[in-house]
Amino acid sequence: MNKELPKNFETAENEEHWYKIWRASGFFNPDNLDLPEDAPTYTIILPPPNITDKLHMGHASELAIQDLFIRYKRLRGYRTLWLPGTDHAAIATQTVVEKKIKKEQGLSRHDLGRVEFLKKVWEFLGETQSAILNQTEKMGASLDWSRLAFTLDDPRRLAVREMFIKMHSEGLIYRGERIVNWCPRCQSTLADDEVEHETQAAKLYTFKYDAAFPIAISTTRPETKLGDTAVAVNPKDDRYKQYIGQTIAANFCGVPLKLQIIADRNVEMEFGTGALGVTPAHSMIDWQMAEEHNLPIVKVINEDAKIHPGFGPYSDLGVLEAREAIVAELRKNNLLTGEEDISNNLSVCYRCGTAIEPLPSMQWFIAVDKPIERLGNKSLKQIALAAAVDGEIEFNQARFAKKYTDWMTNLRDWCISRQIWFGHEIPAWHKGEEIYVGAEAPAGEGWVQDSDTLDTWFSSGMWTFSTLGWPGTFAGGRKSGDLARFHPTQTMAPGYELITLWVSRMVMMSYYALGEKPFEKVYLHGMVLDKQGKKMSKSKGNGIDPLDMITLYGTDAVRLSLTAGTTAGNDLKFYQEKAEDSRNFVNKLWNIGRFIISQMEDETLPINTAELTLADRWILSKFKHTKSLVTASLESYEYGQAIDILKEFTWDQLADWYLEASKFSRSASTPAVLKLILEELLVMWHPFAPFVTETLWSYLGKPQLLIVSHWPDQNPTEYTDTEAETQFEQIIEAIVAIRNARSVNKIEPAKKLPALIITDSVELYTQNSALLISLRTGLSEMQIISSGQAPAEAIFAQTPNADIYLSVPVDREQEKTRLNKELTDTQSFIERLSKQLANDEFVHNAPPALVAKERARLAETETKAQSLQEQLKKLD
RNA sequence: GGGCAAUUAGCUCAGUUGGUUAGAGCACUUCGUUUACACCGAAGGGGUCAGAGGUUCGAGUCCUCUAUUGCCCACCA
Repeated sequence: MNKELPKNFETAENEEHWYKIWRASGFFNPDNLDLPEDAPTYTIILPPPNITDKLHMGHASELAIQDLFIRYKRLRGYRTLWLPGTDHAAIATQTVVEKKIKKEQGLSRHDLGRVEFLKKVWEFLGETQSAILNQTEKMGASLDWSRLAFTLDDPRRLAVREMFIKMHSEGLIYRGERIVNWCPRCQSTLADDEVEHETQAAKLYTFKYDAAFPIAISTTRPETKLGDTAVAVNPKDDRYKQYIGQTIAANFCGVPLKLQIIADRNVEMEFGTGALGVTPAHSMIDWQMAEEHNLPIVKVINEDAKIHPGFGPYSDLGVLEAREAIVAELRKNNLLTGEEDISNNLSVCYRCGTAIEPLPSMQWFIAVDKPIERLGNKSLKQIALAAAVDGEIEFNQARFAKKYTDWMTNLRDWCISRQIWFGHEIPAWHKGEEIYVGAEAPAGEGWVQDSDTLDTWFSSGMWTFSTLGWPGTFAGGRKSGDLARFHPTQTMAPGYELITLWVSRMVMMSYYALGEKPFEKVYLHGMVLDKQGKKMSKSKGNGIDPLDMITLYGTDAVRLSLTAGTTAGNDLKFYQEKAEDSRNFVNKLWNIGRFIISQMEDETLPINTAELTLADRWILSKFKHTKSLVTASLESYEYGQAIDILKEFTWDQLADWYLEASKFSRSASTPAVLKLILEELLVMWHPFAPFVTETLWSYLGKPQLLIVSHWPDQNPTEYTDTEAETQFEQIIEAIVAIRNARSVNKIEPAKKLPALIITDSVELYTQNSALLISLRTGLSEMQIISSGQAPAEAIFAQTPNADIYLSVPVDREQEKTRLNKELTDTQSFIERLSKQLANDEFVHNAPPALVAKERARLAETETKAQSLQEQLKKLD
């Protein structure tokens, strides 16, 4: 066969070519896989990327990991479904589009109005979504595109409505006024975990409300004190005990206050004056105190972070202006007794960085502690907690399970309404004070749909089953269609930062809707960082575009650089050199394939075990071992290790030794061995480097595509051949020893007669090794002459026609130094070993096999030391 | 403040339940283009496993403390 393959693997054209063929084959869709009815399923629902931006390296790593799981399972005969989708990411998307129209047209969303604004959002979506899908394809992801979903498309709208109505009818969704994290810029509430904390310099003011007030308080926010309805002190605090229970009127900067003095254990006596002004409407903790003590609630700050009307000169001022004005007033009246610089944690919006205002507001909530009759009177929290504690759902790292349970234990009712325009509409209608919850507006005039939208995690929480046809596939409590076949899914593989935000919600939602877990295993992966270990981000400009890397090094290389040498759940530093290394490896694999293919004959004879060479036997034995290790690693999700093992076999054993040996030492079966190993090796590399493997596979004359080929089973011609391993490895050692000790000098290349190897080390080895060495060096005959003692002239005289001499090192001193060092090391090792073996406790306590091994080793090492000493003597 | 990680060669990281003289890749030094591959091959230098204690016959591995770094949670009015 004459196959002209290019020296380097051509990435771009092969990637495009094969991805097209794969898609056309239909094999990404489990319905098209040729499998027995009862084939096990393996399902991953892709964590849907936000459509706010193109994919970054983190997404690329996520795709590489999931695709390798999927491809591996497909090769193992599973009915594999990897379901793609994108996430509307309500707040994030709205913010991006708002910024965009502000920049391009100078307009705010209010200028455009809700309808026009949403039109703009959908336009924007169209663009980014197609960019994302294109990138995903470029990564070689074998996703079933026929099932593509979006968190805000019609099927998902239906699912979300259904869920909301169901939860509401069971009393899990309720409306209530709560202090929420309000972002005055986004005009929306934020979930607790959407709030970030920034350290900032602040001033702690200490003052009295008025001259007559007996207690001084400390605060960083004097403007909120307009709404104080109590002063809290520690019940143990002797300074204030006498006042507890009293209600004292005060005139605070012209605003009349009625302040109840209450005792609360949470007040720290050491902080400030040990007394806390309670502002129920604008502090989470104060709100809780107000509930406990039945305090009145006075709202001071409005949704625009301005003071409400009715507070005299401070009305309509922004919070900062009001603060200055009040501080000035206190100072004027000599009420301000302290002003201290402290560093304070400021809550800011995770999207826009604006300072959060805690405000009371009417919101929709999901009750997480309410027992659900239908589910054995357990609450969502209890069910979700039990799933992790009982091991129903497995986490790839114990620390992630802990994080999940910790968070779940402390979970409070989940606020699911958001005051933004882009998102799932709430299926609730208002008419005056009346509220109706249902899919359509009730009959009659004047019903207006709730203007809020739902927290994006509400719809994301349903992702594992809303993508599989729920609620349509779940009639009368029974699953049908895709839902029956693919739910619960097997693996969910998001980044670990999504444990609380997303994983937790999926667990609650799935148990609630279906009474079953959403997935069996949570495989959380780390973040992709830059070389300095910093998060990649647009603003820092340290981000790397996966497409750029793919253009430079190819998809296979990018995938390998994101998966090789990584450990489950740990962060990964990515930089260009890594992709370069992987590219080099892909090219090595390409050339191994190219070499074997170039030697393939039209008809390869089957392997005849009786005629195998030593090298054949060695590589087959090694290969068997490699296969079982790789399979075991993948079964335990340790793909980084699987890659390391495969790489070592491919490069260090197959390429460096077996292929070299096969050039000069072959049997009639050697071509078959080469072919067998290449075939199976390509299958094993396929999950990690799909393109180069499929390309090479196409030259093997196989009827089917590699992606639906079969993971190599134990092959009858393979066996563990320890004898071959030992012998061949001795030869390797001998060759290395010679390389080590001698330099090769070329003399008169025209003459072709017996050559000469002068070596001490080779003496130790069998005739086999001499043969192999002679073949390897291209010499037809070889003599082994003991020791390097013979003067060069004598050797030349003995073999005047040799074309190559392997000569002893010229520098005797250097050689002596080397030998001396080795001898010292060996002797100190002997000392250690004998000391240990002289220790009775070791001999008694250590495993007998280990003791025996150590004894043998000691003997071996002593022999080695002797030989080293002899060699040194000769050099003197 | 609480929690979780990490700390191993110049760099990036492996090191499975404690048990051979702690490994790999890159980088570096030297040598080499014989027809798979220079995106290659050969050889070499380089580590008191962050530090201090402890458990053990034996510790990179287990325990305690300390230091540095990162992340998460809570948040002081």
